[in-house]
Amino acid sequence: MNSNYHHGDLKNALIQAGIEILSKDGMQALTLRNVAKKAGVSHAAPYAHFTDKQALIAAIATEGYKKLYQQLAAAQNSQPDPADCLFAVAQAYIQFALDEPAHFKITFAGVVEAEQNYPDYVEQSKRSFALVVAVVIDCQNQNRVAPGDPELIAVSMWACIHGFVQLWLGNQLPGTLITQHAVPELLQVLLRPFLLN
Amino acid sequence: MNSNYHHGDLKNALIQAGIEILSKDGMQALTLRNVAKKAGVSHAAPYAHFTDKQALIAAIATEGYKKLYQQLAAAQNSQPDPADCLFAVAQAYIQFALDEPAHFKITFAGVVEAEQNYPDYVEQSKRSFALVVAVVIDCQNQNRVAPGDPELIAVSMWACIHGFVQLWLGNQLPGTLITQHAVPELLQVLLRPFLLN
DNA sequence: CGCAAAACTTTACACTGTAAAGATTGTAGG
DNA sequence: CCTACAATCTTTACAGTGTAAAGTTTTGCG
Repeated sequence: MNSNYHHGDLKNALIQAGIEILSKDGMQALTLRNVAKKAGVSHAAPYAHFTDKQALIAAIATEGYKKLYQQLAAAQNSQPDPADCLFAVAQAYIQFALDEPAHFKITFAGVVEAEQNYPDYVEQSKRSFALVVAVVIDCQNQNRVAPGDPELIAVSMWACIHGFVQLWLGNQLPGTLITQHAVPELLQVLLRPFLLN
Repeated sequence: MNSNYHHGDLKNALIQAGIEILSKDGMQALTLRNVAKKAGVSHAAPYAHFTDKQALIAAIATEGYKKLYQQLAAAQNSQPDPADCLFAVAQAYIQFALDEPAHFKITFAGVVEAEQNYPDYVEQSKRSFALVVAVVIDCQNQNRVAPGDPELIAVSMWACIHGFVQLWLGNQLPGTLITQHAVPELLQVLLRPFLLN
């Protein structure tokens, strides 16, 4: 009775181990052997559940998108007014990125050739985007956002927030910006161009 | 007389070799040994000019920022009207990212702890940002952009364009977007919220 | 119960970054 | 001029990485 075999739910254990490694020690520590060790299995065990490292990364990224969607959805439901809703969703997006920078980075940059090989990932991506589109449409219905293709507007907003976070995480923003302005204030600046009134 | 020694300008040759590898085979091919081989030296030779791989990457990223600045400056000088200028600069930014995606990615995501260790990189970063700020100020002087802290507005615009490119390169944009709209048209959508009239 | 498939371990290998020591060359001081 | 020295490059070596292959244990189905 060697309990080393048949872990039970190793696949999810590996994903979770990877997420913890990202959270604690960052991207450079996300190695297959590290993940396996953290899950308590031999270094080749992951290959029973993932064809290669990319597949594990894709699973971790998919999980990241799921978490992100939950945060966005919670923010969306927290505000009845569409414009407030937009701000809350944007703030949740930024918060996720700042709370788990490594996981966030891998969620958006870790998956290559997503379309062909990782449909689950693509699905989560579309779900989050659809949420933003819905918020934009709500805003348009209340005349808080100019009319026009809501998908195009949602992409613009997403790009604006995403780019801001990306520059922030990459230390590309002028140092004075972050120190002198709070996040909600920066959000005002970022989103004001898209709002009417 | 063994000419294997004292290459002449190996440091720049390595940087150039790295850039070519990025352009031809992408990020996963950017290995120290590959770079050394392409430059025609042994795999440990780079350590005479770079303390580690990160230092070489930082040099490549700095070079990327220099190229980007040149493209932006050329675009800036090509248009007398400030608003046209803004579009041209944004388009140059996108063009650089699409022409050399791997080099672009490494320019913005490859350097960690830039402030402390890579002052050249930080300098190039600030120079490009200053250019955008100047364009914004020009636009404000002609009432094409709303008044307000030009640095904040420039960051917003940069974030918008940068985020868009980042999402594009990461295949995060709805597939129909890219196929149905040309780049200049997308730029219109992205920048219109920042423009008056 | 038996046996095939699934899950895991062990072993092995090529490739990576990097350290250390040796070989070669340019160069400054006698 | 030549001789030490410093800079540059090569060779050798090693630990860590992803991954393939073969062996071992367990599960579940006929």
